[in-house]
Amino acid sequence: MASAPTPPVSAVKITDVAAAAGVAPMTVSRVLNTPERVSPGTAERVRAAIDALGYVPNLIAGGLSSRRSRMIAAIVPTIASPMFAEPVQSFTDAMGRAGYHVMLALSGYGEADEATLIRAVLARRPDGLLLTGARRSPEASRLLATARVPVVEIWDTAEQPTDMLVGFDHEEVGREVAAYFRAQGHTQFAFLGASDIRATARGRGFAQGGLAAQATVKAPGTIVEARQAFRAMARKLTSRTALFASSDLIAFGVLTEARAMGISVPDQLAVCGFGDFELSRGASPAITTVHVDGIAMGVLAAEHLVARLAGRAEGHAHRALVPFRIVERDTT
Amino acid sequence: MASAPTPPVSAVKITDVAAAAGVAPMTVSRVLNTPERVSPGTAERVRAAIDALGYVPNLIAGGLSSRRSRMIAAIVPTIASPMFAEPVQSFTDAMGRAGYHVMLALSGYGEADEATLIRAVLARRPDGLLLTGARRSPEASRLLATARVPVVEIWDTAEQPTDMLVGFDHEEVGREVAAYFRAQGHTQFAFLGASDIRATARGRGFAQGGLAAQATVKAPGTIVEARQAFRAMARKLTSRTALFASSDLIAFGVLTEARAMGISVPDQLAVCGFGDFELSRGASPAITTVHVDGIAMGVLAAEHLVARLAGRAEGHAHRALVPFRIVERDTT
DNA sequence: TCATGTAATGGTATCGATAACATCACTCGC
DNA sequence: GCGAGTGATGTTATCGATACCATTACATGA
Repeated sequence: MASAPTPPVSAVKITDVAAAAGVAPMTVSRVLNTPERVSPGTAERVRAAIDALGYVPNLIAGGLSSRRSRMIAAIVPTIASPMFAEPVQSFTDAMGRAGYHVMLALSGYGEADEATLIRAVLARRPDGLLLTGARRSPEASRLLATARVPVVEIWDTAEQPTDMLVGFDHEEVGREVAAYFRAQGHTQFAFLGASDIRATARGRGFAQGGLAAQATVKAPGTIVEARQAFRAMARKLTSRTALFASSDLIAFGVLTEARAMGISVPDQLAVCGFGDFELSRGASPAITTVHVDGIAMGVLAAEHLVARLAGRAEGHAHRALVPFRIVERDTT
Repeated sequence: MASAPTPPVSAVKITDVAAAAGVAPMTVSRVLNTPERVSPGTAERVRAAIDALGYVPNLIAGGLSSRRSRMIAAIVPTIASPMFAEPVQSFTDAMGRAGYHVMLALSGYGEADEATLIRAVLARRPDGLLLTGARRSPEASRLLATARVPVVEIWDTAEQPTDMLVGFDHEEVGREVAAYFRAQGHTQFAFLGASDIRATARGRGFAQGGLAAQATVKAPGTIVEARQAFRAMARKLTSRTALFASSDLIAFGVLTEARAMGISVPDQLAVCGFGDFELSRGASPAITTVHVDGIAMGVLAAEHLVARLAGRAEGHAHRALVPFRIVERDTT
């Protein structure tokens, strides 16, 4: 195709297209947003003009006018861990398919003020919000309430979510892992977890029958930190122990160090991780872990949000619990 | 198709604040954007009114008026790999500190049409763009040129980048790894890489002296895929081999399988990965790898963009090569 | 034949902010 | 003592789209 001298994107606006196609701007807008309300012939002409001029609609202007930004803001602690990268990725994909863009805001692990972050993203008037966790400060709750924006919270559960929720109970995960170990005949338990709120909750559930040892690493927790922490912890573990790690990365660190120390797995030390990262499947021995489908969580969160935004929220419950399960591999 | 209800997101607008503070809307705008041009007393009153009313400025309206969105769009293949998650994370952080939000668009590995994606994000009139790689289709280049938007390309290099570039030469990485192996006395080489364009380039550089074996896995490449591929490949490796993997994940898969097969590392098989993921440091044996500071790359990209956006582009070269280095650990 | 419904399209008034210019009150310096 | 300069604030006109309602041209049924 002969590249006609195309004016800068910013220069071509809807009125230019309208003039070129011999219609009113409103008709151009209809061709783009509600094509079924325009006669095929007119739509054809308008589309030809759009192509010829290289028109790229200005969603900022459209958003101001329609009061819908077609944008969702996602606030997660980090995407440097698969724990959050996967749901964010699948959420972004799924929202994209529904015509929404996702703006990413990273909160870190609690050091930043969440309310400030929420205020900042609300300034862009997102049509919806994805938040991590289910505990909001009063300030944050107030902001969200007055903004009247659909909210999905993921990765946790609460009796009274802010709005919609797609998550699960971390304490219950801990209890289930403990029950699993007990069923295997274990009596001495240990926990090695990151310092974040949900990892702590898993530890709490796990520890209900008592703990022979426990250690914490700074969230999100690295392999090297886990190795160091386990080395220190191992001295206290005199007999056969079942260890629950708050993430697969930490579990891998424990296993790596255990091998270096000559501790046999799973005979002397049984290990269960959390997250079912690719590493757990790929490592040898393959790591027993708690599978939580982060990808599904992202997709489900997107579905809830899209349903709400389309006005057909009735079919969906506000609170969806995603299942988790223990994937038994070689370390237990 | 229920028409979406358009509830006033936040009823409070700049005129309300202005009325409450007894000033003109423009003065409120100044308090928020150029506080140094407002007298302290007035600013105080305005801020009090903002707090009292819970005013959250509408950046959509502001953006339309000022023609600056204070938003950057980032297009990366995926964030499910640390390769891209780290730079995206650090870029988002750094841009956030400069007052910009980042919108994330995921392109996958080539199957989607990049130009379509670029057109979609340009509709939001981002003040800048972060793109992965340095090869653009003619269509994409045309779009970017007419949009006159600052662009930073990362993760690759090119003689003529679209605009700014922060990356390095992947072929050179391959050559350097080959040279490193040669210096260690290796003569038989193998490559196991993902199918993406940059991994392929690294393989090309590595293969210049010839390859005893090579295999490709679908990008981005998983541990399990790497194990399978290596198992198939290993039959061809009759003598001492130096293997370059296109990512640390793949290297880890190779090492895991090698251990299972009783191949001694680094005596029979030396392995070098790419990326210096946390896994390489944490695993045992620790994996020799090519370190590329993805976090620094994100920060640097943000600095270039911010400098350009602030109008002080002079101090920065358009094309920054980030250094890489081989981190020697236990597998070579 | 005419009232009425319906599909296609146009005209006008915003949406909520900011740019650009105007205004006003002072302070200097000579 | 007065014009020029300066800092603080106000006024007006957009920014580029869409909502809302009006209008037109037909088709339809009584």
